[in-house]
Amino acid sequence: MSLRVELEERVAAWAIQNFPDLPPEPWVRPCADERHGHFQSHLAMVAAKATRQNPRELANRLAQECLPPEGWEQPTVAGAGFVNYRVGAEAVGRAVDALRGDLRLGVPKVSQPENIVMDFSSPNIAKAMHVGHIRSTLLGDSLARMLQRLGHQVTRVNHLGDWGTQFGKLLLAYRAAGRPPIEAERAIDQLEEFYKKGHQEAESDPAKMDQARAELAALQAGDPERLQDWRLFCERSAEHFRNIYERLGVTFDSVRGESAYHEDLPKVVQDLLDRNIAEISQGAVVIRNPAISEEPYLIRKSDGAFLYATTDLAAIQYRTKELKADRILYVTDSRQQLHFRWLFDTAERAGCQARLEHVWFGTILGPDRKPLKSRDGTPLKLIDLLNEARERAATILKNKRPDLNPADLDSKAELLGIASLKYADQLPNRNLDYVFTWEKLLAFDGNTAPYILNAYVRTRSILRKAGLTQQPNSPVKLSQPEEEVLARLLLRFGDAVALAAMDRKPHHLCGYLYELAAQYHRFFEVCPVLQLPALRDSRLTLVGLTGDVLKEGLSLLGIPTLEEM
RNA sequence: GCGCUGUUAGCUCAAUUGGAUAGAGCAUCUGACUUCGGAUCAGAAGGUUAGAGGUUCAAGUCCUCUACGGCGCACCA
Repeated sequence: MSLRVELEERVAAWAIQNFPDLPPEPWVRPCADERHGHFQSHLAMVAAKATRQNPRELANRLAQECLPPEGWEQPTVAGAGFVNYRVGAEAVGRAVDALRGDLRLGVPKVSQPENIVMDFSSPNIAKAMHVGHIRSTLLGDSLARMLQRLGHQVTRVNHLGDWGTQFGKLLLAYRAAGRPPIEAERAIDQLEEFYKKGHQEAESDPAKMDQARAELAALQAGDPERLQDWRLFCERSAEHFRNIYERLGVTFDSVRGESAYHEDLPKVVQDLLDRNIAEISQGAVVIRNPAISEEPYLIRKSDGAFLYATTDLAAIQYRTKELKADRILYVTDSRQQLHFRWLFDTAERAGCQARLEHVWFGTILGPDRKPLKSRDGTPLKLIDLLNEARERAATILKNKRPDLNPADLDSKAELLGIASLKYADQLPNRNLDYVFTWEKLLAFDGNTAPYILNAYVRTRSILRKAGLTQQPNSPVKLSQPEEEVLARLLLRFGDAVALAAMDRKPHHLCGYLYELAAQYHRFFEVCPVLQLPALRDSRLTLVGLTGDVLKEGLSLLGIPTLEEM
């Protein structure tokens, strides 16, 4: 249990006893400025306002009546009515001793675990994954890891775009070319070329457009030859996705494309019509809700075709009924906010019990603050991004480690490059628009993955030098201020993970890990570990724990560690 | 036009959700190794939190207005 929670329980109990009407909130927080103390409570000021009492008097009462745990200093009152708390070194040492026996490293377990379906990544068949997919993929993966760690049952779903109108145009060009074999090596490039050709033809020639529509209709009606082609496209695309997910270390429990819901769509629409939730307007089926927008929400086109919205409604039914979802999280960019408002509103009106949440993130922009394109005007391919990350890491590695053999260099470059990319992507608050630059995404200095990995490597190096065969596990004595700060930071890990998961914002965890790594480097400068026999076991234990927390924290961000750099 | 969202140091971002003197990195400048990995550390400089008003013991955070961005608004996904 974190020091904060330990104190929180006491203060909260005092609050309930004396001010039962106050809405619950965290009454204990870390001090922004440690000169005031380690933790502070603003309870007295809130209670004073609610009951029209003097805040300083209430603060004095709180300080005197509500005693902190053993080993803490007597709380003091300051400012308008803050109560400040300070933990003694021995109490911190005891808490760290408890932490080293805790396999969860202080990460709490939720009291009510839920079945959570995470819908993220969702690339389109027959198209290369591009930068636009990276945030959804990484954010979804990290959140899934954190929620799982907190005790939830998480089902990771990749909702592939495998059934849209693009297949009419693709089939048109592919069949016109005589259905050539799709080579595994350059499958995606080939498919993109066919799509481009079909698209250009259909846009410039109405007759071709009609043909494309007919191709799609034939596919959706189940024509064997076209189904065979479509399956080939899916298979080849899946290989491309698999390659990228493998390099990113991202996995899914269910890969279920839009096509899987094809047969459910008429029922979904009919059901909404029968229950007067949907209505027919200008030949299309729509849903209205002036509270959301003047324009209605379209679930069936006037030509009878279904839409993205219809598929999503069917997917909600599948996920609540078959996957038993208590909660569904959608990780997509901000442009889809309106769509999800409509989707959630419609699902709720139709009786959906699961909690529905849109975890949105800002759009990726180029340096000119316009949506990012590569030089030829197409979106920047994810595969090129990953390769560039590896190349940049390799260049730096060759410089720093000329002794490495080529195989080691390759594997380290791959790990460091992708780690940098992942960390940089998750460092900013997800709600912000994202200005893409190579320099930022693949930086190796400052608040970056290599900085944190270097701290981890330094912990491993010391343990190796100590000749330990197993994790050090001795009582911790804190003799230097740098040790004490480090120890208190270790005890905050659980709070950091819980905050990031509850807020659906991994950047909170990035901030914590950076702070921890920085503090470890400071500790490293002034606290010799192996040289002082009296402190050796205690410090080795602290070093080991720091390594454990760094490793666990990085792994929750989807970043693997390495033993030496 | 309506709606969503944003504006914090030269640049890129934090700020535990209303708490005390707004913090980091990059870039700039100055220092520290015969040492457990220098991919490190210590320090300097850099701010009217877009602007104005309001609520509050307390506002970067909440409310109102203004300015300037980004995005979305019926047959794409």
